[in-house]
Amino acid sequence: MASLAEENYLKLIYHLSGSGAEEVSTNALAEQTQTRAASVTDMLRKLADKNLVHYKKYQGVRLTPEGQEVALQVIRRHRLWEVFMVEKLGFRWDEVHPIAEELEHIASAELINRLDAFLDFPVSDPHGDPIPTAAGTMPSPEYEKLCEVTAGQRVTMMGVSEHAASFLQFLSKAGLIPGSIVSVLEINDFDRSMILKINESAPSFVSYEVARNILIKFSV
Amino acid sequence: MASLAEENYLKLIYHLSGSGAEEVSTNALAEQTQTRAASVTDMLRKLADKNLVHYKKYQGVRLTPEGQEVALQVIRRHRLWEVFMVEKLGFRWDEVHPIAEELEHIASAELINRLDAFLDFPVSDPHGDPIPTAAGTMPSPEYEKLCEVTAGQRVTMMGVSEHAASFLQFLSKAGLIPGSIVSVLEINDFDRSMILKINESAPSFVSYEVARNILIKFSV
DNA sequence: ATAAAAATTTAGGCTTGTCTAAATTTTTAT
DNA sequence: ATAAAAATTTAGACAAGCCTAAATTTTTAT
Ligand SMILES: [Mn+2]
Ligand SMILES: [Mn+2]
Ligand SMILES: [Mn+2]
Ligand SMILES: [Mn+2]
Repeated sequence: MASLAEENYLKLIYHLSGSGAEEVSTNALAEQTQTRAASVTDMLRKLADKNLVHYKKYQGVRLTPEGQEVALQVIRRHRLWEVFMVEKLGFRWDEVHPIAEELEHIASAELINRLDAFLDFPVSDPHGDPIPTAAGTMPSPEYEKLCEVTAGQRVTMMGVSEHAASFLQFLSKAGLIPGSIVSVLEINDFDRSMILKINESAPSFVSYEVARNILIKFSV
Repeated sequence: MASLAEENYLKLIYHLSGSGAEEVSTNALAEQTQTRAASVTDMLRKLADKNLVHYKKYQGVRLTPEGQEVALQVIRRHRLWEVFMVEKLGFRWDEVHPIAEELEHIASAELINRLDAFLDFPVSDPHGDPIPTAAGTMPSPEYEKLCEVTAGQRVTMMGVSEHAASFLQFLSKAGLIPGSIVSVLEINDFDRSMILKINESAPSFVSYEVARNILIKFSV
C-alpha cells in the first residue's frame, strides 16, 4: 500500500514527533531525509491525500492513526531484522542499522510474524529499543539516563538514545552494552563526567555526553 | 548500482536465455515482466548503456559478463532467502517464492555471506535449484526428468522445473519432495503416465505432464 | 518474390519522487 | 508595529519506468 518513500517519511515523522506527541516541521523532515524542503512539502500533500498524516500548510504535520500504524509496522520490521542479524548472523550492533533500513520495507506479515517467533518474541532490539507488537502497539519501558544516576548507585544498562556507529563501537570497547551492570563510582562536578565500574572490570571514565545517551534502570 | 527494476530484467534475461546461451526476445521479456514491449525496449537501451547487456535493435538481447554477474548475485540471494524461510522459519516450499522476489534485492554482500554460513552453505534451494557461489559461478548438477525413467528403476527426487504453487502443493501431497526415493512401477504407453512407489508408501499415479517437470538422479 | 502478419521500435505522455528558483507566510528582532 | 529573517510553499523541470498509438523492420505464407 504505502511506497518505500512513504514508509520512510511516516517512520521519520513518528520518530521526530516524539512518538506522535508533537507536530513535525517541514525543515526537520528535509534535514533527516537528505532532501529539500520543497520535496517534503510535495510528499506531505500526498500523505495527507492518503489520510496517513494531518497536514495544514505552514503548520507542520502529525500522523493519523492509520499513518501511525504503518510507522509502527515499519519500526517493528526494522527492529526484528536487527535482532536477527545480531543474534543469528553474528553482526555487531553497530553494523546492522543500514541493512535494516532496507529490510524494513519487505512487507509480508507472515514473514515478520514467523521471524518474530524464530527469534523467541524479543521485546527489544540490540540497542535496547522496544519492538512494536504485531497488533501495533509500542511498549514504552521507562528508563533513566545514566547521567542522572548519583554516585554509589548500581544500575543495569538497558539501551542507547544515540545510534551512531562510532558511539556504539565506543560503548562496546568499554563493555557498556545492554545487560551490563554498572556502578557509578564517582562523578566529577565540574564537567559531570563519571567513573564507572562495569561488570567487575577495571574502572572506566565516561563523559557527560556519553552518559546522557545511555539508558539504564535501577537494579532491584 | 543496478536498480530493482534492472536487477529483475537481468535475472529474467538469464533465465529466459537458458543460463546465457541464447538471445532473448523483447516480447518474451514483456510477457514475463507483465509489461509492454515498448517498455522492455526502453529498459534494454538503458541496460546496454550500462554495459550490462549486448543489444542490437530487432536482434534480441544477451547478458554481458557484468550483467551475468549481477543476475547470478540476485539469483543467489533469492535462493538463499528461500532456504532460510523453509529451513528456519518453517514456511512450505510453495509459499516462499513471492517473498524471495522482494528479499533478493537487499544488496549487502556481508548479509548474504553471513546468511549463507548460518544456513550451512546450502548448494540448492527448496526446489532443488542450485545456488550460485559468492564468487559468481552457477553449479550445474546434471539431472534427468522423471518422464525419461524406465519402468523398474529407482531414482532420487532432486528438484522441479516448474515452480507454480499449485504444482508444488500437489507434489507435497504425493510425498514427492527433494530427497524422496521413487521407484517407477509401471508406465502407461498410451499417455505416458506413471505409477510410482514413493518412500515405501502406497503406489501413486502421476501424469506425463507432472513427470516431465520432476528432476531426478539415478540412485547409486 | 511479395504481401500479410508478427515483432519491435519510436513518439509522445503519465506518475513518483526528486530538484532549483521564486513567491508567500510565519517568526523574530528591533 | 514593522522590517528583516527564516520557514514553507508554489512553479516549473527532470530521471526512472511505465503506458498507448503509430511507424518500422523482420518473418512467414502464398
Ligand atoms: Mn536501527
Ligand atoms: Mn527505510
Ligand atoms: Mn523462487
Ligand atoms: Mn525481483
